[in-house]
Order: sequence, then structure tokens, then C-alpha cells
Amino acid sequence: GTHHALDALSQEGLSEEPVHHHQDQTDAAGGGSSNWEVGQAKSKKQQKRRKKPMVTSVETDDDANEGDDDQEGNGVGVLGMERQREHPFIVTEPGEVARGKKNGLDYLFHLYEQCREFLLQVQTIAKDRGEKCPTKVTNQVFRYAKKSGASYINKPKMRHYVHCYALHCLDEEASNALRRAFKERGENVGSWRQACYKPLVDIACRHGWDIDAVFNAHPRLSIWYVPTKLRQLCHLERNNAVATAAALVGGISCTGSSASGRGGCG
Amino acid sequence: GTHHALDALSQEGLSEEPVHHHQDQTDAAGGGSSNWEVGQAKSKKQQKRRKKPMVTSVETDDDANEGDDDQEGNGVGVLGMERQREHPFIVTEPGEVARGKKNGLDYLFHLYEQCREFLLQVQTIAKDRGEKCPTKVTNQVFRYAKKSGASYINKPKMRHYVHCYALHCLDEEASNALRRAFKERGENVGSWRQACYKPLVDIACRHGWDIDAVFNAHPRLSIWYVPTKLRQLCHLERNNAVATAAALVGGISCTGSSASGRGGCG
DNA sequence: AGAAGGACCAGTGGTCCGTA
DNA sequence: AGAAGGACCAGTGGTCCGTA
Repeated sequence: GTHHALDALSQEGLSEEPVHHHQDQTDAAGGGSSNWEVGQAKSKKQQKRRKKPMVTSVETDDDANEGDDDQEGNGVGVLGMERQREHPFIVTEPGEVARGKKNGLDYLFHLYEQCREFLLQVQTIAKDRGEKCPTKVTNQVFRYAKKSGASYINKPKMRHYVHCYALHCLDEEASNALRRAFKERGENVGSWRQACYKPLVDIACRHGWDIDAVFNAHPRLSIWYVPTKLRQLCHLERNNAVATAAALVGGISCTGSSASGRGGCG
Repeated sequence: GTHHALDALSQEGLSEEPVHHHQDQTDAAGGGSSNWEVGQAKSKKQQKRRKKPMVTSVETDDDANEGDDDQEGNGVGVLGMERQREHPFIVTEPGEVARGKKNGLDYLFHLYEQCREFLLQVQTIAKDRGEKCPTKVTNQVFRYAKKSGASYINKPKMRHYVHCYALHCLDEEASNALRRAFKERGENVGSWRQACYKPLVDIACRHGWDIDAVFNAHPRLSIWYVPTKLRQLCHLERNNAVATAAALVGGISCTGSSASGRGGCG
């Protein structure tokens, strides 16, 4: 097949935890829901959210017979099978293998390459059947990946780290340096992930703030949607740059050349 | 603004018909539903369909107070306002203006140009706001068109005639000839529309059956989704061509050159 | 009958938040 | 606490079929 031999890499030990049979959590539902945590420029579209479905009484696990299909015993099986999650990522240097129940960043980036291969297969099939051919990693591709046995690939995870992969594609040197620095400082994956935004915004700046063009110009990156937050950061930074440039010019006659200093890139 | 002066063209007289207050139709729901009309290669995905919502008793028109917003009195107004539809299209020659309560094909194609302008505006706004920028005429564009007062533009209509517009873009000579022929024969719009498929399939053949590439190569056409039926026709015809070519070759050694005759284009 | 378009539906992009 | 991912939701592409 078209799969690499190292696809199974780092998959040797998934997290195995016994199934918790949904014990009633009488201590749950605590705290007044503070809906006004500012910070992220989100706003709107976040009002209602589902409450926990929690079965009312004890041990009514037999509610699985509602839909007839039951797609391939994925997850909890018939008799005390165990649920699995991928090991959490840790910040590793390039080439470093994660120890213990952890996965490294080379493995993370490898997942993006795998998704690309699944997309290529989906495209081949679509073209052969004369159907619409996806140009991006869509739901259809994630479904295909799962069907093909790559159950460790899922949409939320891949979308979560897209910009980290983008930096790896666009400036591997910078990406590697960032990994080494964050590993040395003992930072966790979350803060490394956050730190990946800035160098990308700088790259966008050097390309006229067109982050879509930056993604599309790179063959392995062009198949990924530009993450909303990265897009927003680029937009904010562009506005900053424009405002700063305007302030610098002030009442002076416009020369047509772009302003340097605060309004420039890098 | 960016609108042409002739946008109002042919809009002088919309069909005006008095509102029929939903009289009980005791004669309705006739005929055994023959779900097996063959013909079109559709299959699947067509099982259930809504039944008429028909209010049970007389004159309960006051059910409008459910949603608070009530978007701009579009449609039936407060007191006996009149419902409007666009005049139906008729087959006209290039340059010919439709007489009576009809619209001509130049007007039809003009609607596609208008949609393009609405898309360009949506794109400008999106770029300015740093939001995702549509490359095709999407729901968002149709919504924008409606909001901008172009209530005569709607998705089902535009999608219905896309391939007719495609022929107009890709081979105006052939499109014009077809219009003249069908007008002379007194054919209706439906059969003219059907007849637009074949020349497009021939064009696709000449481009290696890649109808998406054909659309994308044309600046005014690339913003429209390839219609499902056109895609299917191209696929079927390609399979025919391949099968025919294979049959021609038969047991003879392969020469590598493409077969002519039934397997060729045009 | 031929045709215009409201409104429906399956599957999408996006990501929250219950889970471990 | 930090993190993985099931599952939800608003809005999409696609077009049927009740309407005129």
C-alpha cells in the first residue's frame, strides 16, 4: 500500500484506562457559569451549550440498540473492553523520541503527512468515479482515515495543531529552534503551541499579510484550512502596522514607500 | 455604486398574482407515487419527503409571530400585498428582447454577471475584515445579493442554468447557434437547457474529460460550481470512450496513440 | 403542460466542553 | 493542572416538489 512503514511508529502504547461506568456525580454542576472571560476575540455565537446527557438511574448501558448499524466496535466493546486515547504530546527536539506514555512532535507532524496521503487516496478515488474532488483535508478525508484504520487521527486534534505544522513547513529552522528552546525551558505543549503563532504572523507580514496565499503557495500546507485564530492574529497585526505607519507619516506628505519601524515585518 | 444601469433591465414587469389564501384542496394528494421513474442517473438519497404543511382549519394566518425578526416584509405583506415571481424565460436569439411577460436569455446570462459582481463585493468586504474569502458563488453571496435588493436572484434558479451560462462563456458561437436553432424550432426553455449539455461534454472531451479544469480555466466561469449532472455526463461519456477505444484495440498490440472514431472528441 | 423558487436535508467546518 | 477527542451546532451545497 501507500502507507509508510513508520505509520505504526509511536503507536506501540496507547493510553489504556478501564471504562468508568458513568457513576452519578452528585458533586458536579458546580460554579456560576462566568460567560464573560474576555481575552480571545471571540464574541457572539456562544450562548447555549448542552448539559451532560447523564443517564438518570444506575447501569442503563443497553441503550446502544437504538441505531441498527453500530459501526465497527470502535470504543467500548461488548464485555469490559477498554477505552483508548492517544498519549499526550510533549515538546521534543527534532529527531528525539518521546519516552514513557508520551508522543513527540515529529510524530505530530507525521500525522499531517499521513492525512495528506489519505487525501491523495480520496482524490484518486473521486477522480476515478467522476465525483467532486476535495482539495483540502475535509470531513470526508477524516472519515476515510478512520475507516482505513487510522483511528488515532481525528479532526479536533489536527485542526488544533495546524499552525504548528505550518511553521514546520514554512521555516523548519525556526520551528526547530523554537522546539529546542521550549524543551529546554521545560514548557508544556500548550505554551509551545501558543508560541508558534508569532513567527507565522511575521511570515504573513513579509507576504503582504495574505496568510491564505502563504498557505496556498506551499504544496504540503495548501491542503489545510487556515486556522481562524491565525487569520485573526494576522488581521489584528496588519491593522496595528497600518495604524503605526499612518501615525509615523502624520502630516508629512505621502512618499508611496512602505514605512519601516513598528509598521514593518520582523 | 458598482451596479450596471441595465440591472433593472427586463425587471419592469414581475408576475403579479393575488395571494391565494390556501383553500383546502380536497382533490389533492392524487395518484399512486411512482417512485421508479428511471431516466436520470440519480439513485439513493431520495426516500422520504415532507408532506404539505397545510393548516388544518380555516384562515390561521397569524402564525407569523413565532420568530421575532421578520426580515424585511419580503413576500406577503400585512394587508393583501401581492406575491411576485420572475417572468419565465423563453428562448431568444442573441440581442433579442423578450416580449410580453417573459424574460430572454441575454437577461439570464446577465444575472450570472450580476452574481459575479456580488461575489467580488463579498470578497472585498471579507478581505478587509480579515475573514475567509469565498472563491465561488456561495450561499453567503446569494444572501448578500438578496440583502442588496436583487430579490430576483436565487440559488435554485442560478444553479439550474449554470451549464447554459458555461456554454455561453466557453463557446459563444456555438451557444448563439443553439439559441437560434431552438428558437426557430419553437422549442421551450427546458429543451434548450437540455441541449446545452452535449456541446459542453464535447469540450470536456477535448480537455481530457476534466470538466473542473475547463471551468477553472475561464475567469467568469471559475466562480461557479460544476453542476452535478454535467459532471456525471462527462464521466459517463469518458467511460464510453474508454470502452470503445479498448474494443477497437481488441487483441492488437497497444500503440500508445489515442484511438479515433467513437472514442474521439466531437 | 412548463417553470420559478421556498424550504428542506444530509453532510461540512469549526470547536466546545464533558472526559480522563 | 494539561490535554485528547466525541459530539454538537450554525450555516453549506444541493435540489425536490409544493406552488402558481
